[in-house]
This record gives sequence, C-alpha cells and structure tokens, in this order.
Amino acid sequence: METKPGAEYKCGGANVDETRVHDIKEHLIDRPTAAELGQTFKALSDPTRVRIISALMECELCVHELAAVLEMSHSAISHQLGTLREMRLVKFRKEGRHVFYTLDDEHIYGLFRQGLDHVGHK
Amino acid sequence: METKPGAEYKCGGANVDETRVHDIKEHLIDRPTAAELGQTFKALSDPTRVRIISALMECELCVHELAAVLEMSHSAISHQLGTLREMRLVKFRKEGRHVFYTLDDEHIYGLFRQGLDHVGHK
DNA sequence: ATAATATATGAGTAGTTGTTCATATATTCG
DNA sequence: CGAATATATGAACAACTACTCATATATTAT
Repeated sequence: METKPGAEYKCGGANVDETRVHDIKEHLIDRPTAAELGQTFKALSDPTRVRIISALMECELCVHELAAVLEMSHSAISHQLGTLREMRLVKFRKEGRHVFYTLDDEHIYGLFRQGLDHVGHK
Repeated sequence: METKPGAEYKCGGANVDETRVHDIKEHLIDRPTAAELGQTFKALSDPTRVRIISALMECELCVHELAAVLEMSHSAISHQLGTLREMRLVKFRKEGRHVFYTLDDEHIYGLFRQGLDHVGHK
C-alpha cells in the first residue's frame, strides 16, 4: 500500500482518474491528524526552541540559566517555554522562586536525532 | 554527556554557576545548525504540506491530482510544492505538460512516522 | 495560428509568530 | 513590612506564512 520515492505506478495523465484519486484520498492522513502532526513539527521549527531543547538534553535548567546559556532575554526564553509547555514538550517543577524545566518525553529525542541526521550534522 | 528527562543533577539555584553555564554552552547545538534543523521541521509544520507528503507516500502524483486529492486549488498546491522543492523534500519530473512529484528521500519517511508515533495515531 | 490544458509565479492580504518593553505575580531576604 | 530576585504575561510591532486572484509560460490539440 506504499510507494517509495521513484514509484512503480504512474499518474493518470491528461484526465484525472477518479477511482485512483478516490483510492489515494482513502489512505490519506485525515485533516485533524495532519493538523496535530503539523503542530508537533512546528514545536521544533524555531531555532530558539531547538536550542532550548538542545540545552535541556544536557540537564534540567531554570529560566535564568537557559537565558544565560542561549544569551537571550529572560522574557524571550519564558515566552518560548510557555509555547513548549503548551505543546507538551517540556515539564516544569517549581522550587522556591525557581522553575526548573526538563524535556517531557522520549519521543522528542528520537525526532531531534532523526532531524539532525537528515540535516547531516551527526 | 547526556541526561534523560528527570535529570540526575540539579540546577545551580540562587546564583548562576558560570562554569556550569559554560559547560552547557559547549555542548549546545550551534546557531547555524539550530537554524537548519528548524528549517527541516518547518517543512513539516504545515497541515497542507503534511497532507501532500502523506499523498506522495502512496504514489507519484501530478499537481492536478494532488489538487483533486486534497480538495484545494491548483495554485495553493503549486505554491506549497514550490516550498517543498526549495526545502528538497520533493523531486519532480516533467512529462509533456504534466509535472510529477515524488518524495525526495528516505529520511522524510522516518521523520513522518516518528512524528505520527508521537502524536499517537499509529 | 488559436484554443485548451497544466503548471508556475507575482501581488495582495489576513492571519500568525517571535521578539521587546512594561508590568504583574510570587517567593525569599533583611 | 519593603526590597530584591525569578518568572510569567499582556500589548505592540515587524517579519513571515499560506492563501486567493490574476497573469505568465509551456505543451498539446484542433
């Protein structure tokens, strides 16, 4: 049910083959899933967020430290942590006046690694 | 050199540990790589592009058919194919007045699958 | 040639995003 | 208590995105 790049079976040509279009429609990812998948990738689509995640792969960090590591304002970092929190990519833990962030789950490591692999910087 | 979520080693607390910050900086992904990685994920961050890729996982398709499958205008599809081309996620092949698109390489399958996995719709 | 078909592309636009700046909340210290 | 520290958040704004609409290019058919 699947064609690798360099397909074995050709497009209809001049006039659209309605049956074929219907067939592909059936196997197509549905709109809500496409939207959700898009959201997941969007979480990793910003350089600042990528760098935050890269830092959190090293160890648990508070906003203060993240700002120092990335050389960016506390506010900018805090806003991005907010979006990462909404997207469930990071967890946080409060301790006194500090808030410590860690990555939320293992999937992110996999996505991150596979992305790096694609980019070619192993 | 790596900490899984739920780190074993704690943030400095009240005052920033400069050595620690420096250490993390050293292991941090560099800015150009972060930007490039962000770009890669951005390619998959839009529902329309996700659906185009989902369709091209089935088989090679021309713009005309993609528009029919996704129930969108030719222009919208063509614009997105342009961005996917720029991002090197799709290849194309001209045959008469048709242009047939296929996915560019295997990495996209991996990213797509891993993303779906994270989203939970296997 | 002219018309029709298939795709690409530029301009325009509404919506989104990532930052800064100012302010709010919450905790600790004196 | 008031001051200092750590973080969050709302408003404003510039940059970017994804679409529509109109138009351009290219191929085939008549």
